[in-house]
Amino acid sequence: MARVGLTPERLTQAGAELADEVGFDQVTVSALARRFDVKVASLYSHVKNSQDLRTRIALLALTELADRAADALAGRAGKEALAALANVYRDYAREHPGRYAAAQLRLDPQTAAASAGVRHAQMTRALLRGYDLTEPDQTHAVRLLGSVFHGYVSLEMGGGFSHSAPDTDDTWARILDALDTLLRNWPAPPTDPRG
Amino acid sequence: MARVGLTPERLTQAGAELADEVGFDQVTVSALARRFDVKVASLYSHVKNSQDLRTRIALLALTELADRAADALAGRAGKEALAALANVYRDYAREHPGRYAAAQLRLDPQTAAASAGVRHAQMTRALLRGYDLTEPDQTHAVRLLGSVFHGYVSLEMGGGFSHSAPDTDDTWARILDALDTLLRNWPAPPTDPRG
DNA sequence: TGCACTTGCCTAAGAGTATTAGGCAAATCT
DNA sequence: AGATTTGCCTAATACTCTTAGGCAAGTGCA
Repeated sequence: MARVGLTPERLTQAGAELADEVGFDQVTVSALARRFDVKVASLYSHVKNSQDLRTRIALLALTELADRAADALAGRAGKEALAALANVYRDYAREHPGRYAAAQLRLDPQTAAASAGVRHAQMTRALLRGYDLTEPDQTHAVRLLGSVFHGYVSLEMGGGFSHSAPDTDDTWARILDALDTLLRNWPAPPTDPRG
Repeated sequence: MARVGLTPERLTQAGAELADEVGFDQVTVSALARRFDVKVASLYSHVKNSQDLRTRIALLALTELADRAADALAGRAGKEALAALANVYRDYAREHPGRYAAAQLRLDPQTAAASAGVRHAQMTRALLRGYDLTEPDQTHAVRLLGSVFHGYVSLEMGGGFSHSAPDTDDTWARILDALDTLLRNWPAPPTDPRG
């Protein structure tokens, strides 16, 4: 009956490690209890339920990711900043696949609004200040960058690119070039919308 | 003890409907049995296990999606084809969120190779024939388009764009413009790779 | 230092899901 | 019709989630 010293923080941290090892959807209250060599019910004093645990892991991941992003953007601008931010996402997903998956968890609006998720959008906006975009184009660009970063990382991790020939690092570099070019020459709205 | 007429196909179909209603990760052998008013164990004559069921749903979704894509591309080229293909993904995800999530399921290499997933890549390549890209740039572009389509749809469905001002339809249209412009002016590789 | 109180982990118990083994009856074949 | 196959069933095991209530280890105060 020795006390192990469980806290919500330690559980969240261990849950994140577990996620990276076995996948976020394999993160279970039972598995976490095993990891602490403790009975399952004991966790319920620290975490409301399974959902709560997963949400905490997601928030941890979002915060870590935002911290890394802030770090990477510091002192950089233009294409350098673009590449730095992009690589933060890709590298984080590679180092911490479970956490990255957790960061994709759908949060309820209030939780999402209070999360580090908003910092991500702000940082992408900050990065775009190095390009010449005004609203609403800036928001469009924010969404495009988010889509490319998330989409690429997600497909690459899922093995979607594994069969084909060119190295994914090459593709990644070329995509960043392309985005840089695109942002420097952002096309004006067309006359005939959405053909 | 009346026979209900279960088959792998009917189970897969019903599983897909269930996924759209309650989410792909809520698709459970038990829930499916309830839907057919049948005992859980009965499903195991038709489906190997829960994993097998999910895989079948994923393959169904990939096929449906590829069929729609082929249909949309028929007789179109250039930007029109680009928009048509892009809208196939977005519309499918909206109409069938559970199926779309299923299509993201990680398949083992052999299953993936035999799936309709390869058709998707082929169709994106076909679309790119309307632009002036040679290998390996074509593959880079295939990956970029896949990333944008999947990333955007995924973030939009996850509510990632819900707070901000411009309509997501506007952003979508502008992103398609931007991609079209980009593909028509695909930048050459830079002298200094990956800064 | 001793005692009351709080807190942390425990046992117990109930519900849901996944999976296997073996049985009986309905459909199918000859 | 009788034999065979097939489809759904009951039964049983194991694992996960969750709540309720208990006891002992730690904490605070006299």
